[in-house]
Amino acid sequence: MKNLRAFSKGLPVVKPAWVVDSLAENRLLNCAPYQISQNSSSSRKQMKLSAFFSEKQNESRHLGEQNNQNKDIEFQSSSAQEGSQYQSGGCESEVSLNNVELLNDSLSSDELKESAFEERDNGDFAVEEGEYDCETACSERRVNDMDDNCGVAQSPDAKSRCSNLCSTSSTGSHMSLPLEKSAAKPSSRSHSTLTDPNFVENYFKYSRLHFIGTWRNRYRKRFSNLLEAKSIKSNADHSGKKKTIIHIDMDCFFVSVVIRNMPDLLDKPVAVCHSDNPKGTAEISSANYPARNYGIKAGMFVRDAKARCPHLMIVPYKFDAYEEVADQFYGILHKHCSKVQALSCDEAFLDMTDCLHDDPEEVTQRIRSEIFYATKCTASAGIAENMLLARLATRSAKPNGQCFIPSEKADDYLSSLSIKALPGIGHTVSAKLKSKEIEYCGQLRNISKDALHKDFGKKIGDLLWNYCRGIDHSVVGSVQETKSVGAEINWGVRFNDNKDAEHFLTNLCKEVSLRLQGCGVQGRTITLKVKTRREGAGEPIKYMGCGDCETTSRSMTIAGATDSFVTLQRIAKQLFSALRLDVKEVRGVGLAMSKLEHADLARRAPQGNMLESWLASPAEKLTKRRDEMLGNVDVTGTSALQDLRRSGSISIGATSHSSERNLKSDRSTGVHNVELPPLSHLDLEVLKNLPPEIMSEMNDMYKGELQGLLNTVNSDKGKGSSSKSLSLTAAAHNSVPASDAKLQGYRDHKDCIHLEEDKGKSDKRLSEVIADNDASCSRARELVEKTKCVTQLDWMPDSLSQADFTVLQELPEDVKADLFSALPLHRSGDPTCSTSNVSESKPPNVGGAGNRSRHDGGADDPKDPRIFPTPGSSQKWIEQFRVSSCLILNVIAEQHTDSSCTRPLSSILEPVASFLSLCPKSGSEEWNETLSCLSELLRHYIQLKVETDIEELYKCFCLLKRFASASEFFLELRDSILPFLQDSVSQHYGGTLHF
DNA sequence: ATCCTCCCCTAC
DNA sequence: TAAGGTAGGGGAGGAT
Repeated sequence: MKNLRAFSKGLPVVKPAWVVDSLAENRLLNCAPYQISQNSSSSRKQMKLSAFFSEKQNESRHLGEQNNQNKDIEFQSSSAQEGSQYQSGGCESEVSLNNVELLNDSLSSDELKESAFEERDNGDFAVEEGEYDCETACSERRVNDMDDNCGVAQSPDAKSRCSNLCSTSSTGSHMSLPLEKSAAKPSSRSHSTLTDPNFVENYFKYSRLHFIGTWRNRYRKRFSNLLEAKSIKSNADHSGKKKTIIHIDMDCFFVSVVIRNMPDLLDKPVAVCHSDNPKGTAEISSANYPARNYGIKAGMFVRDAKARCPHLMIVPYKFDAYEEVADQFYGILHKHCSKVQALSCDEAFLDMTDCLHDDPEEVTQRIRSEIFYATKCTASAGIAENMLLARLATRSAKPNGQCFIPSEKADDYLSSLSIKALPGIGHTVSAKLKSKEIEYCGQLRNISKDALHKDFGKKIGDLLWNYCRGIDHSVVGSVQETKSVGAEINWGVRFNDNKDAEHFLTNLCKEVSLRLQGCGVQGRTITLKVKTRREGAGEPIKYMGCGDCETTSRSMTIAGATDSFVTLQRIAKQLFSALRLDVKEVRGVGLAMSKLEHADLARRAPQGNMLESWLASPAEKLTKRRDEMLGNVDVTGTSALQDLRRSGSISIGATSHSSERNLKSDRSTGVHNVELPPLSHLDLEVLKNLPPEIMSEMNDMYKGELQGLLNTVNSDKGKGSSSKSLSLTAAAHNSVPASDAKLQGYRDHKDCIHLEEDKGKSDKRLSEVIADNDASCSRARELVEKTKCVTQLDWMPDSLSQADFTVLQELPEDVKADLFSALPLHRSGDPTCSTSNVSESKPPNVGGAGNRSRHDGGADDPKDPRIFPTPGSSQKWIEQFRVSSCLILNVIAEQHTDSSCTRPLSSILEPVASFLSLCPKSGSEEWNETLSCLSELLRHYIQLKVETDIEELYKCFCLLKRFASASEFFLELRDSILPFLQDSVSQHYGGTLHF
């Protein structure tokens, strides 16, 4: 309030609604009712300030329910402040430009903040009502929004129409709106896990770091064809030749983009931040150069920034706009160069060696002006012979400049350069060097390679040694495959009890599962990372921050790759328990998946002849793609192509098209480089069933050839469908409607299951299980049914005993879980399913001699229901362990999951070492149950192996011994079972084992 | 020697 | 109040 008054220079300070209302009525209203009260601490403060953007609330609240229009509205809203400026400057408004500027400068920050909420609240709507809620989908939703909005954005007329619409439709009702709003959406004010049940979901929508961190994925999908083409070339590339590398970087990207259409702000200090509270700890994300002159830097708290520059203008993030400008940016770069390596949304390397026809500096100049022309944002560039020097040159060039460093000048340039300026050298390494009195590259050159190796290790030592000499052999543009996918939150995380933690973990698992599916990958290693308050650390300075924390992590590697939410959740819980934390001290949680495999491969990898041969049918590849397409067609019912685009696994470069063409289509239609299958691979039956608008969309993609083909075939009907109907059949039964990915995190696996008809017979059959739990995705199913393909929904077996276990155990465990819950385990007398129902977790009965293996089932009284199967035979005990309430049993089960039946117990037990903390406590109920379960398992294992594989038993007991030293529980287990082992050994060999 | 887990560091 | 993420690289240290 002080600032406002100071800057009003005697003019009355009014609420922005005065301006808007005056505009709406086209006359100057009495400002008295709009005057801001002196008492700023009143609880009504927010209401008054937010009235500035009330026309947005008005619009979006009313239209928010109408899902389709929502995005447009959002866009209109976000351009409202630009619009109103244009209007006041350009139209015959009675408000002078000066006054508006004044308002903008001095008043708007809080309102802008409000505006950020409003826009995002709209976003919430879209997400809640939309069909996707995964992060990737969210990110893509942004992209889609942008695509959708492009038409508007590119048409100034339309834009000003929007602005006009916005302001004229706001008719004086703002005063009550903020209250309404807060009543309608109280969660928008929730900043912690304690107050917002949807915290995880909401968090990522507003996180700048999340935006930065996930941008590359979005870019990868969008430009995948160019990237692939390029990577082939770059592999062929060899060194030796002198290269020309350009490094190009937009200037203060986040802020420039937001104010790119507000020329009045160019010379004023502006920064991007979530909040304008001058006492707040919101972080400045990006500050323009006028602001930097006040010493304002990214990462600073807004209160410190305001302290340095009280009239600093704060503008909110505009993530959609960042995508849009980044697209324009990369469009231009790809036009000039085939070797582009994206570092981030605003920064890239170009290897111009092969595509250079002119003077590099001129080309650079041209690229920069094109960028400015297209985006109204400036970029700086560095030119050099390698990536390191080009990057350093850019630093010298900023802002809005370019710099060429010839190699002969590199030494001079570097010798006075701070070590910290080298890429890859952060504060830790530079501090370490500084402690040795080394601050500049020149000084670093005096250190021998060996010394650097000793202090920093081989790799970093080499890097330091090379970089301080300007040496860099890295190559532009190698696209590497994703190695891990994860999600983490270290802000707003507060738990009161285990339930809070579990809820949060669950949502995080959902998030990760959806991201995995979005990337089309599955993983085997799950890593949970938890930040806890460091001993003695107080409440963080930063509001809702994590403060000074300790980080701990636990990982578990399972046998079969998964992207299933259910699996993730179960394992995450185990990992969390294994960390043995006080949940009240938790300040941040992250979950990541690594050891990734392509989802397609992961599903097919298991052997199983039948499955494989079936999958390898000629139509199979096409089928797979078509699946995605079919499944997705109906999710939205709007555009098959949009959905096709969402599925990362099928984006392969459309190499036949020129790059420019692709870029164009990217921007205008949002088709993201999905490879078109050859015309001959298209399934006519399916095509014929497509809704006309999709048909026409596809026809366009095939440049009209599709319609021609259809016509030909229609005139040709009597001849039968040849290979095409074959592929349709395959397509049909492999296709499970992808349906609502949001609810059904594990849709991918419900494809097809092999089941053994009967134990006695060797003939196996295909059966198909269609997860028909989603009525909304009927269209693909309709297609399936219409085609009346041979294998349909029957042949579901009566019980699991009919299943071929070699196949069953290779299934993703969520499918298995479904089967187990859907089917009785066994028919009477079936030896392979002799334990009780999986849902009961009682300890097994003590039995006699165990099955030797599943193949000699008849030999050892297979009808004996008391037999506890060993790992070598049926996998029932695994299921039992999995559903057990004993954590350590869960862990053991996890290790066995999806593994082949030949995996020895020792290898299953081995990783348990990391989870000994999960062992039951002495005297607990769990203790006895777990003990009896494990001893039984071991007993049977001993019986099974003592004759054939004494070494394996030895291994197991070595492990037990190891565990026993760290766990009371295993000590007792070992002590109780060791005599049995030695007895058995002595019976067979006349001696005992020595450990 | 090689792999794995649990970190830390770095960049955007 | 405010949204401190994401992913790769690498080192230490232990197991095999």
